[in-house]
Amino acid sequence: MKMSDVAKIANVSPATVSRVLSNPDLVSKKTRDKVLEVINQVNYQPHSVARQFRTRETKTILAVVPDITSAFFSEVLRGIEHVAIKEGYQVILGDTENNLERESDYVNLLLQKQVDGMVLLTARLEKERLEELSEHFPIVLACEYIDGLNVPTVSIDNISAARKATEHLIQLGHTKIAHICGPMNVILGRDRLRGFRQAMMSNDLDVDPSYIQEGDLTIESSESGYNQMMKLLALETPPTGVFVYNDEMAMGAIKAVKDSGLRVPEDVAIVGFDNLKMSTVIEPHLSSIDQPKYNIGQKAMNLLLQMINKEKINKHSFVMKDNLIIRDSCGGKSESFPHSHESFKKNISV
Amino acid sequence: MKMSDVAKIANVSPATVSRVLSNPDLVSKKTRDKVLEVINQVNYQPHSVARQFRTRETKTILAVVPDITSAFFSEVLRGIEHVAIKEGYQVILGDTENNLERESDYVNLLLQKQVDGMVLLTARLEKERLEELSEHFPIVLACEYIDGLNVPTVSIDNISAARKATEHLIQLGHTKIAHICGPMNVILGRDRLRGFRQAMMSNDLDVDPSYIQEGDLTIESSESGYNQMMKLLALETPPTGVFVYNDEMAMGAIKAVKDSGLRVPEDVAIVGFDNLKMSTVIEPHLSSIDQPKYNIGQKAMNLLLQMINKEKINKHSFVMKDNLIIRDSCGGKSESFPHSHESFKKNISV
DNA sequence: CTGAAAGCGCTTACAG
DNA sequence: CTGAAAGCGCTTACAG
Repeated sequence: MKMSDVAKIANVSPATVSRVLSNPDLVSKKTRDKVLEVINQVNYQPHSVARQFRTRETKTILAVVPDITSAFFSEVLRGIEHVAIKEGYQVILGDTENNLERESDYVNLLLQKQVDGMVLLTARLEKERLEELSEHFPIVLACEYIDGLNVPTVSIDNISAARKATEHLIQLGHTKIAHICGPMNVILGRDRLRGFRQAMMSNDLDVDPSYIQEGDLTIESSESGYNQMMKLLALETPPTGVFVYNDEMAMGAIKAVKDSGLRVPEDVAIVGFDNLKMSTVIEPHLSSIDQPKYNIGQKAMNLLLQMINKEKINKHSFVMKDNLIIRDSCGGKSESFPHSHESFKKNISV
Repeated sequence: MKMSDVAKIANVSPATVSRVLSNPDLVSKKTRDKVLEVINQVNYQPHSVARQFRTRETKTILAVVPDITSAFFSEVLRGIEHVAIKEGYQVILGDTENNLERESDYVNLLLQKQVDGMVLLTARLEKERLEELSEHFPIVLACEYIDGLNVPTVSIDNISAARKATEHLIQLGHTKIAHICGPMNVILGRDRLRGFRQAMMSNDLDVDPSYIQEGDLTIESSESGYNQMMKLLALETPPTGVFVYNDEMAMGAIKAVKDSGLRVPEDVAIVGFDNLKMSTVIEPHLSSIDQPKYNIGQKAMNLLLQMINKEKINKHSFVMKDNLIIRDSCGGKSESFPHSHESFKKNISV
C-alpha cells in the first residue's frame, strides 16, 4: 500500500495525501477528513525511507559511546534520547568499546548521510579529522573533548574536579596520596591526572611516580582498579589515600584493600569520580565527584538540534557544574543511614 | 558529489560505478581500477538512503530494551551488536523505560520500513499484535516472551531457575522464606514467582502472602528492593531467607538489612538473579542465578538474520542454560577471595 | 485549495 | 563487459 493507492481510493492526488500527512493546514477540512478516513481504513503507513530520501533528512542522530556497558554513559544517553524523541528524532547507538577504529567507522555514517548529526561521547580521532567533519555536518562533543577544537562541547571541568577530590584527601590530613589514573590516551585521564598534580603541588606534597598507576578501560573497570590498587599496596610505603579515575575502578580498589585485610577508610581512604548509583550500595559508601550526567546529555542534544536547524551557537564550550559528594570512603564526616523513602532517594541519586 | 558525477569523470556510465561498488566481479579489472581511482580521488561516498530506498533494505535492525540503564541488558545488547556489525547491520536502540506506549511506538518503525527486523527484549504488547506483525516482519524475542506465541524466542527457563534459587535457601535450612518478586505485568515476574511457589510447595513449606512483596521496575531497582525488604523486616516474624527478583533489587535488599542493624547472611540470607558483575563488588558477595546474557543476544541476532534472509527456522523456542552461582549472601559455602588476575576474572565475570 | 509533473540518487533487468 | 532507461515512493515548486 503506497501513497498513490491511498490517493486513488480517496479520489485525490498523491500530492494531497502527502499534504494531509505533513502539512494538513494546506488542505481543506473536508478533503483532509476524507483522506484521513481512507488512511485509517487501509492502515496506510508512509514509507519513511522514501520520505527521507526525498527530504534529505533522516530524523536520526548518532550517539557514539565508548562503552555502552557503563552506567555513566547510559545516564548521559538517556538525556540525549529524551530530547531526541521529544523533537521527533531517533537515536542510533554506536558502541565503540574503546576502540578507535570503531569510532572512525561510526563517524563515517555521517558521510553517507545516514544520520543528520552526531553526539560524540568519545573524542579520540585526530583533531583535524573532526574539525573537517564538523564543517560539513552537525557534531557535538560531550564528556570527552579535544583541546582547542572549535566544536560545541558539553562537559565538566575535569581538572578542577580532580583537584577538588584530591584536596578532600589532603584536608583530611593525608600526605601519602596516590592516583589510579585513567588511560593517558584519553583526555579525561590526562585532565584528572593534571588536577591531581595541581592539588598536590599547591599543597607542597610530593608525587612519588610509583603512586601514579594507570588504569585500563579495555578490561572490566573494577578489575583494573583492583589490579592497580594491589600494586599500590605492594609498595614499601603504600599510600593512605587514593584518588581513583572513576567509580567503577574505585569499587575494584576498595575490594583490593579489603582483600588485603585492610580497611577503608581507616587504612586507605578512597575517592571516586562520576557518582554512580552503586556508590551508595557498596561499603563503605563511596565519596565521589558528581557529574550532571543526564543534563550533559540533554544539553548536548539540544545543541545538536540547534545545529541541525542551522541556528547560530554563540559559545562552543559548555562547562557544567560538578560536585564533590562526601560519603564514608574517606573517613571524616560520615553520612547517616536513612531509612525513609525520601532520604534513600536523596542518598542514592544525588 | 554523486554517482553520476563519478561516472562522468571516469568516463563510464553510472551503472558501471554502481557495479564496481556492489558487484565488482561484473566489471573488468581495467574499468574497475579506473573507477576506484576516481572514487578515491574525489572521496566519493554513496548516498546510503538512496541505496536503501532502491534496494528496499535498510541494513538496520531495531533492538527494543525496557531499560538501557540496566547492566543486564547492556550485556545482551552487546551480543546483538557484535553479530549485527559482523554481518553489516546497524543497530538502532529503542529504550522503552518500561513504558508500554514507547514499546508500541518503536514497533511501528517496522511498519514504516525503517528497519529490516527487530529484537524485542521486552514483550508486553498484546499477543495478537505481535503475532500479526511477525507474519509480515522478522521479529525475535529475547529474555522476555509471550506464552504460546509462535515467534522465535531466546531465553532461559525462568521457572526452573527460580525454583533452583529458592531450593538453595531451603537446603540451607531456611523455612521462613520470602520473595521480592518482579512486577506481575511482566512475564519474568510471574514466572519467577511461580518457580518460587513450586519450590516451596514441593518442600511442604507454606507461603505466607505477606512474604510476597512486589517490586517496581519503574523506579530505581535498588530503591525498590530496599523498600520491599523494609516491609518484610517490619513483619512480626520476618523471613530468614529471601529470593529477590534481580540483582539490582537484591542490592537494595541487602542495604535494607544492614541499615536495620541486621547481618547478611547471618540474620537474613539473600539470593539474586542475573549475576551482574557488581554482585562480587558488594558485601557480602551475592549468590545469584547466572544467565548467559551475551550469548542470548548473539543467538537472538543470529536468528533474526536467518529470518531476514528468508531461511527456515525449525524451532521457535531456544532455552539457554542458567546457573546458580553460590557466593556469600546465603551463608553455607563461601567463595575464597582470590588475589591473582586470573581468579579475579573468574570471580567477577562468571 | 488542488493537481500534474519533476526529481531526489541509486540499482537492475534488458539489450547488445 | 557495458550502457540506456525505468523506477523505487515520496515531496514540493509551479500553475491554476
